[in-house]
Amino acid sequence: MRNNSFDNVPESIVGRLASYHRCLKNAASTGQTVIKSSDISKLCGIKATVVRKDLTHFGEFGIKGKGYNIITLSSNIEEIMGLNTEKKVILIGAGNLGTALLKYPGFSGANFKFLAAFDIGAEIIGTSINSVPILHIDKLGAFLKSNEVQIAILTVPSQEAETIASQLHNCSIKGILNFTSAILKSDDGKFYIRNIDLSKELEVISFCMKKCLKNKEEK
Amino acid sequence: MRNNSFDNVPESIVGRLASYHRCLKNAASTGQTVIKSSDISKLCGIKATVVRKDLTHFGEFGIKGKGYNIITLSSNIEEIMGLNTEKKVILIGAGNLGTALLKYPGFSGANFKFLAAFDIGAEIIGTSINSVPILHIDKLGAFLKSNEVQIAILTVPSQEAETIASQLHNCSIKGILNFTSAILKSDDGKFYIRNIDLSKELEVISFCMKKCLKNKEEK
DNA sequence: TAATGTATGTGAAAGTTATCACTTTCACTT
DNA sequence: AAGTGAAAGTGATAACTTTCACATACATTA
Repeated sequence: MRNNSFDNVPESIVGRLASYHRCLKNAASTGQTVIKSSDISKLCGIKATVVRKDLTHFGEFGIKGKGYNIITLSSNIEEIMGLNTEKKVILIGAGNLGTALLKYPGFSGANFKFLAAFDIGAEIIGTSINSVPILHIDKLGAFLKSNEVQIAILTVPSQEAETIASQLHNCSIKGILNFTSAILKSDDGKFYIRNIDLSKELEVISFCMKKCLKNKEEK
Repeated sequence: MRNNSFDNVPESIVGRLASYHRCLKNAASTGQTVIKSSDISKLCGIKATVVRKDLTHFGEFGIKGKGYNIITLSSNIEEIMGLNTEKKVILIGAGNLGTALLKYPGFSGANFKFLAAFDIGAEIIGTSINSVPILHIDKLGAFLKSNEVQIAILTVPSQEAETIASQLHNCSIKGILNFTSAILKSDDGKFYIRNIDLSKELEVISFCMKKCLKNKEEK
């Protein structure tokens, strides 16, 4: 019943898989060996039936009446998500957000290797953040030629996003994580682009708060 | 046909409304007065039929054969999302991510007013970032008593998220934007919590890249 | 003022995703 | 070794979202 192709996996499931993965890593670090879908549910804030449905989409990883072996499930998820091979990452724009991401504890645990960060600020070129060297943006092209980078993270000012993105063609980069508010489009479909708009979150919370309060009044 | 209650609005629509809003703000700043759904589509990367369907959920804002009046549509979206009244915001944890958010250009444009940021770092207490004063976390309780804060943004280390969140009860706060990898739950339903996990994004992109490449090979 | 082009709005259908009740299987107990 | 409890897996159903084809109405032009 195991599905080895993983075609047509909805993004909703993928996002949750990432949550399960972190949750399993945390559980593993406490010495726990088995975990129930109801435990994952509590830890991730996702219903247990959804957890099970998601996992059965890829295979049968559990032991009925007992739960899931944490190590086994974790490595299965890693395989599914492509986390079992190291991904080489660069970051472009070492401002506050960029620096925050370089220091983010979650990244190192998931087989992502930051090779370098790029910026234009003379005072930081040559230094390093969390052992990742900061290079001048002028060196980007040459760096991409001599290194097999798979992912680029964009944390430059929005108005520069397009220009920088155009420099990422014709190299080994397959994915772009765009934290600028510019919407980048993968015109030729050569890479996968993920746009993340942080300021959107505040607007969404504004609406949801309004809704929450209204619903409460009605009750 | 106008729906004034806005109950049961799917979150998918809310997220897109925020995108439309930014897009309209940008368009307005160029002096443009009318915009078509196909224009919004290009700018936001969302299909024109979806744009129209989303908007009709709340009313009829367009002029057939012409498009949408930017000012009118923008203020309608602001009303729908609760952006027409100023929201008072505090930020807890003025590290790199916190600083990045305080400096984020998108926030100020959407009627969010940062009153203060809180931290424990002696060297930054008393200073300010982007005109937002940094106070010691010890002052949080008193501050919340004397200020009508609606939203708290959490950018503290994950292990401290729970502790800090527990201090936000019994005050005017209605929404929490949680950037730590801890999953906070609104146990009593008193506020709306939005968990944002940045490291999840890298894992998701890892899977999607894998899928993209596979699909390409098949073609 | 009538005709025409254009873009919105609408309702049904298709496609996704989540839910629920139920079955299956394993491990543990006695 | 049989029985019991507990949790995974399953398939049908329901709920939600997106898509599509088409109807509608506005504005502009002749």
